[in-house]
Parts: sequence; C-alpha cells; structure tokens
Amino acid sequence: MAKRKNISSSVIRRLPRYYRFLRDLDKEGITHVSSNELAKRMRSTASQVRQDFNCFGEFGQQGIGYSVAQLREEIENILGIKCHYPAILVGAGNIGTAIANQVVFENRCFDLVGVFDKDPRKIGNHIGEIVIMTTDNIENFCEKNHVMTAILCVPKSAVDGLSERLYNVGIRSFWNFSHYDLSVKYKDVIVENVHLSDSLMRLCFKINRELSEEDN
Amino acid sequence: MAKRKNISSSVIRRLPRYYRFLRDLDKEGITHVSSNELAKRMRSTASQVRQDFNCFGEFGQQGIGYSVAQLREEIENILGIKCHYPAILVGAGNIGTAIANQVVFENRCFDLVGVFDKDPRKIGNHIGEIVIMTTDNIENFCEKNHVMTAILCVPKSAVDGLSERLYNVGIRSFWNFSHYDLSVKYKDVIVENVHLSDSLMRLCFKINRELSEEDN
DNA sequence: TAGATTGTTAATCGATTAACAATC
DNA sequence: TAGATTGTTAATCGATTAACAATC
Repeated sequence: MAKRKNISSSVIRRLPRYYRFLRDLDKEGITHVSSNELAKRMRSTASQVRQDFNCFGEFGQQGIGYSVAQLREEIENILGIKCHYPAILVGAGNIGTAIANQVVFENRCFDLVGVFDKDPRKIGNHIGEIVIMTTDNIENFCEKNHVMTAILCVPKSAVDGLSERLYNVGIRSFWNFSHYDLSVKYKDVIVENVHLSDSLMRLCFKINRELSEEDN
Repeated sequence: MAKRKNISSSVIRRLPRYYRFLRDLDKEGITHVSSNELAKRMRSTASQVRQDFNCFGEFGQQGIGYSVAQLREEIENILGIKCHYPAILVGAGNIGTAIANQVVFENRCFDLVGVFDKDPRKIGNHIGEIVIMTTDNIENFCEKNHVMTAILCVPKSAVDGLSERLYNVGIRSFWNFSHYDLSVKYKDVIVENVHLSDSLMRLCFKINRELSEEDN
C-alpha cells in the first residue's frame, strides 16, 4: 500500500476499471504488462496509468513493467475488496431485488444482512436466504447487527425520512439508487449514487448532439 | 437552444441533475431562481451554474435571475427528452427486467419496442406489454423497427458477440449494464455505462479511506 | 552493455472559481 | 436611481500529457 496522498475523484473513478482489466489479463495467463500495453487495452495513456498507480506506491519494475498478479493484488487491497461490511437493503421492489440478487450477493466487500420494505405484502418473502422485514424496527436491527452501509432502493418520496432514521442510528455510507441527493442534506456521509434516469438522459443528450452534428 | 460549443463531459454529467432540481423548484411553486440560490440547493457554486448554462445560451435576466419554467424547458430541449428513439433491451434477467419496468417505461426519450433473451424458458413471457423474443432474429427486428438504441443487460460473456451483431445492423448507441467496455472495441459508438459493481467498489474504497484516516 | 520501462518532475491543457462590466 | 444578478473575461486550480533520469 504505502503512500497516502489525497486521491482525486478522477483516480477513484478509474480504479475499479483497472481492477477489471487486470483480472482479465490474469485470466488470459498474461503475467507481465507494461503501462503502455495496459493503456492500449483500456484506451488510456501510459502516462496516466503510471501516474494513477503512483498515487499508491511503486508497483512496477523499470525495464520490465508490472507483474499482473501483484498489481491486481495491490489494487484489491487499495479498493479494500476483502473487507466485510454488514449492509442492509431498503426497498425490495424491482431494482432492489435485482441489485440484491445480481450485484450484492456476488460482491465481496459487503455482506447483505437484512432487507426491508414497508409494503406488508412483501414482509416475510425471501431474497436469497434473507427474509424481508418491515422498516418499523429498522433502527434496532442496524444497531444489533452493526450495519455499516445502507443500499437505498426506495422511491424518492421515502428517502428523506428513511435516510434520516438511518443517519440517526449512525449509518454514514450509502449506495443510493433513489433520485435524491443525500450529500446535499448530510455532509459527513459517504455516498455512491447510481442515478439511472440521469444516465439515460445523458445517453439521450449524446445521441441528439451526434444527430445534430450530422445535419451540418 | 442557440450556441453550440463542444460541451465538456463534466457539463454533460451535471445536466440531468440541473433538470431534476429545476423540476423540484417548479413543483414547489418557485417561479424564479438566481444562480446563487440554485447553487446553494445543489451544493455547487453560482459561477459554475452560470458557466454551465452559458454553454447553451443566455437564459437569465440580469438583476432578476432565471425563470424556473423557462430554464427547465430549455434544459429539457438541450437533453432532448422529448425525442422518441426506438430501443430494445437484451437480457431479461433480474437487472434487465427491473430496468425495463422501473426506468425505461417511465422515461420519455426512449420507446422500448422489443425485449430479447436467449433462454428458451423466457421466450413468450411478458415485460409490461412486450413479449420476450429469442435473440436469433434480432437483426431483422432491429431493421424493421428502426431501432436506435440497445440496452445491454446480458452477462459479460455474451456482450462481445451480441454487440457485434447489433453494430452490424447499424446500432450506434448503447446503454450498457454489462462489465464490458464497448468503447474499447468500437470508437464510433455512443455508450453510457452503468457499471454497478464498479460503483460498489468505489463505495468500498471510500469507506476504507475514511476508516484509515480515523486511525491517524 | 543496450533496450525497455519505470517513477517522477515539468509542461500543457482543461475545468473551476473569482471578478466585474453590462443591464434589468 | 440603487441593488441585484447576469453573461463573460481573467485568474486559479487541478488533471492529463510529455519528457527524462534512474535502473532493471
């Protein structure tokens, strides 16, 4: 690990992508890679690759490049993938259920320990092996289970009240799928937003721009 | 609309968020807003707000501010939300189904005209009013229906072959949920990526960083 | 040794912030 | 008119790219 500068958000954004490409290289049986080769694969630049890695330490060897296995391991440590943070998911609707099944159960850094919904018809149903509980006693559950992170898949109207309750029992990190900007209300909170409709609007914008350029 | 500079990706990233906040202001019955007020709400800066809007034209009035309704409308036009692009969704698994029901049916820029899956057991099932079809004849369907955009919710292993087929029938815009970097392979393609597991890893990283800072 | 490639410093480029004249 | 706030130019800050000495 070593160095600890202030990592810029640009670098953070790229980290998981490095990890993915290194995992692929590893699978392909490639043992060493130069910043130049890696950059080509990722459509990045050798300079950027080296600068990014140098935020964290010196992982390469002059004249030779980087050991794929070692670099992969380093990035794994930097990301902290081997941690186990107890997490809950709130809102067992379409998205919530899909996220739980397809992403959360497969990830290695967060352990899903509870799923909550306010719809009485859903209470008692299962997601994986987890029983859906009512949100009424969510505070107790969080305290008992030392919940670190909440995954928010509830509608916008419900986030405000809910996030406040979770904040009050000490939860300070959120994976937020709702159309609500948590960081506007709380500033000592870690938030990763997945604003799906924002993403779709950006796609729309890019298409329009492309089409209007063709007209010229 | 007016001006047409090269809009930076930083500005594009922020556009849908402006749109959301303006919609909220509108709902609250607020008719005028200054760059300063808007910035406060969004935890941005007045300078940035004005700079961003000025990429597209002059929407404000000195001494008074911006008309919420007008600005909202302008951003709607900039984003192109009122367009109707025929889109297909490929991969009717957990995520695919959730995305279709919760995001795609509710958006206004893309019309979902077809859903595809290769699993024979899913063929014939419905998502909303749309019947799930086999991917075998996806090319024909795309051509007949002038499909503009593909939403990719298939596993990584399937993306490579599938995206090639879609590219070959002329599809040049993708909303990509798979762990695969389409833009590495095709450079004349518009891609919006939603790499969910990348997002979760970033959250993990940020938590770890926070915790290790507390140790100091 | 010669060639390759790193780590790192310096140069460039772009994005954000500050300042201010124009004007409602 | 005086106060407020824009649009826009200039200054600052940060991120990316280029360059190169160190070294495997």
